[in-house]
Amino acid sequence: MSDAEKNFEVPAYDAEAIETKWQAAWEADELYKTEEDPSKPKKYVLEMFPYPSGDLHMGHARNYTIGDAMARQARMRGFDVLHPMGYDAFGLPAENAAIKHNTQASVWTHQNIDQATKTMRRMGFSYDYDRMFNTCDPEYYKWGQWIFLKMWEKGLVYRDTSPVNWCPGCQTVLANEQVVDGKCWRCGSIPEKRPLSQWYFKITDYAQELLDDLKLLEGKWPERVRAMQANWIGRSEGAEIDFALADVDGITPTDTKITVFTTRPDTLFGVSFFLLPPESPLAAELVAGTEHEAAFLELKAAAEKVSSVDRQGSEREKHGVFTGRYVINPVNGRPAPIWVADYVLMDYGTGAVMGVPCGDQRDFDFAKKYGLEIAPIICEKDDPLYDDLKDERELRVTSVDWDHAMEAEGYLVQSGRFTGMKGGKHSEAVDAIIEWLGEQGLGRKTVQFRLRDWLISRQRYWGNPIPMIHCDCCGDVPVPYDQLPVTLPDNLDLGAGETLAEYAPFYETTCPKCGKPAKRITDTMDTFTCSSWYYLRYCDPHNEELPFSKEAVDRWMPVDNYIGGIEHAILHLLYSRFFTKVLRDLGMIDCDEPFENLLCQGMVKDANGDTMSKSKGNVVPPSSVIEPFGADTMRLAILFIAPPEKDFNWDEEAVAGANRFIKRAWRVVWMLSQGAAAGAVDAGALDAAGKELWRTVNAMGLKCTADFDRCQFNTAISAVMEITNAASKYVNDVAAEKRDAALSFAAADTIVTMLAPICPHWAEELWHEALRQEGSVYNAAWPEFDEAAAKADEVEIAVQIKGKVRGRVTVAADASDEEVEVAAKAAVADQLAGKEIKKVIVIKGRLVNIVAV
RNA sequence: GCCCGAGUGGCGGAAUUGGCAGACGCGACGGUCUCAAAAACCGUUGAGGCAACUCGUGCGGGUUCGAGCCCCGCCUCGGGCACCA
Repeated sequence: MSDAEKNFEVPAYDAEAIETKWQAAWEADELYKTEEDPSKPKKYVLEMFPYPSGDLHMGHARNYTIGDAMARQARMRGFDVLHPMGYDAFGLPAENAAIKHNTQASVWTHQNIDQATKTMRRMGFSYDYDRMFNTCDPEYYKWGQWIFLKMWEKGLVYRDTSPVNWCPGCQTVLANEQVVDGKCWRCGSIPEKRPLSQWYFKITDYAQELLDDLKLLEGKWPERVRAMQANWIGRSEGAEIDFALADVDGITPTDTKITVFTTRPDTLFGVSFFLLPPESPLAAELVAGTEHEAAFLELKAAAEKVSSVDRQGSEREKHGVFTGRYVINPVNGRPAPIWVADYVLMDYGTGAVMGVPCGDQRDFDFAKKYGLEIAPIICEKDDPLYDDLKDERELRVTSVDWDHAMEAEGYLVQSGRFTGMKGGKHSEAVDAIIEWLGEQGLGRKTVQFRLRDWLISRQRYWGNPIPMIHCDCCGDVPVPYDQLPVTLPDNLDLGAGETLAEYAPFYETTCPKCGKPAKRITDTMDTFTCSSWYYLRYCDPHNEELPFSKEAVDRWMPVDNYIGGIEHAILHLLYSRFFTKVLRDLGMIDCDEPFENLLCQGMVKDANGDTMSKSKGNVVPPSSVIEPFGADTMRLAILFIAPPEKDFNWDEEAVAGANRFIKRAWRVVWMLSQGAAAGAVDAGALDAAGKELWRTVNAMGLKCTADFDRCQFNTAISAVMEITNAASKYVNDVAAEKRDAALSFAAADTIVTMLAPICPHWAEELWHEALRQEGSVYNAAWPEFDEAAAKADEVEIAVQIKGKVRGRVTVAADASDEEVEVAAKAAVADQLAGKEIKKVIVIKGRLVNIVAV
């Protein structure tokens, strides 16, 4: 160690002092206000905004740390960055807390928001706080109502009475997406089916586009999220086929034909029965007054009792009753008995199914149970059955003891003119039968989706009121635009159980059309409507004329990097895509998809790999790391432990390790700063130690930059660690007066600026105090690196014989393949003696493989 | 049942997409400093072997000069959808 160093004392790293100092300075300078500089390329970085149900937890900390590192680095790379934050503030937890504590939901919500915002500032996140809003602000939800009305005008909103999921825990209805594993997504209660008049958004109008545009997101969204959405939308191609009702003596059914949806029209000849769901009004008509009615009613009552959880799982036994009626198979004129079965869904397809036991496991099980015909109509050509049945004229049925339905692939038998054709999904037989049915006017090609319309009305107080009025004369009438917002009253006695529906000052009004007394709709909108467009409002948060201006969203949309949890893979991310397409069709935005790149961060679990929860008592609050180590250590640890999309288990040793590194790098930067001077590094003038450090700075600088580009913060950090290690060696090995001033500065500058997006306070302090720079490191340029300087003059390469490493040789980095080959052969000459060299493969800078026998 | 994703040291995880497996870190071990400990710093650390070497990326095959990476057949774990006709 040199004398200069002995005399130089590195200041202690006091995270607490540094962090509070810079947070205050940044706030005073409004450092993170969005630039709005159109001369720069834009980057919109967004983290899913939180629900303010308490203080932020580790999951939030991870989510926002990832986004903040991205946003800060983008700024340093020369982008005009939009990086906002806000709160998804409507919802049941606030209302429940208000009821429990006999207060107002807004009070509880704002308390939590204040606390969470404090924590955000304490973490040093670079949000433009001027753009912050809460969805429960009337200035925000007014525009949610405005969008609702636009959708109403477009015919995308309707009211319907049908059985819906009623959550007894939350005392409100739920959308299909909000019933997860048969349970309420929020409280875990098991929803009941209730027929209620409810409001819907017609998301099914966009089913095809929502599916198709997933292709635009290929490689940009995680594969599993795209797969989940495709799964949820659930497109099936098939045909509708009309079956005529037969044997209707004594009744006059509403319709004389019943249409089924099937994905397998090729199995039409194998229909041996016909199925209706228990809720089917037609089924009720068919059995009315007959000997079958009692059994039918019993089945219907039993089916209604089955909960959504029990409905899950294909293991459940199927139940059915015969109606005494028949339909005629359009393809061969055979009558098929109509049964009512509890495995048939009323709200999928046409609510009627053709029973083909030989091709469908469920139909097979049902046929076996009730002794119904099984007609083999599809098999492989090498099956003896094929020759046996291919010339049948009269359908041969069987009760042979098959133990399962036949494979769905194969060739058709006893299928009239279609016999011998290849059957199966998307097969020639499917096309041929659809064509034939079309010619006969008996069927047509069609597509079905699993996706249902989005039920958005909630019978709860703490939400955005649906801006509609019900008038006995005029029906449902929209609230005029100039009367928006319909303001949520803030003086309900929630503790006493008062609801909007009972609160006359809210619901009493007059009809905007006829002027007579009328009643406001007292349902509020699903909170997911609030979060479906908030990213657009951030582009123009103070607009009083519109939800947002076209100009603002054209500037910022789409969100370039969206970061959030996988739990929204279907819910929020599907709804937001839907809103974006609707608003596009309203001419308000130009983009088709809201989120260009999606990163779903993994969960933070406890040390044993269990999810953290209050009830388990294993929650590690962010403050438990910030207090002893500081926000920078916390941020570094979160990003270094694992790649962002992976789950990780909280590890105190790893946090201590991150803190050790931050202190080590602190010391190294200070040491380098002694005698350092900014300037161009003259690589030719460096000594061997200097050359090695310069090479590492450039090689690892390039790697770190590339790793930021692919959001691999763990390896980006490891690259900075390698520079720090190399710099540490340099300051240890080379006396201060012999060090290169420009190199010392460059190495220190690289460590500080590349760590700045991750440890902003640490970097800011070193930037000013050690490197003596003006202005914030946030505005510093991301360092540039030199490919040529990243390469060593000489490289050691492996010499393989038939793929096994047999020696090593050091060659000049720019040596030709021929030179390398000669050197390699010389290095393993003894082992090549007496062998014939068949081939030599030279991989530049890596290895030589000599194939010799 | 259908659809995704993942299996690499004691641990978290790397590997520029077919080119020296295990970067970086944690832990462990050894050393320096200290009366001692902590901290810090310097080493060692996939397994087996004294060694030269051998074996090693869930399992079994294959392609290739060369496979963690590509192909075929499995196994295990995680996740999503699900009586969806």
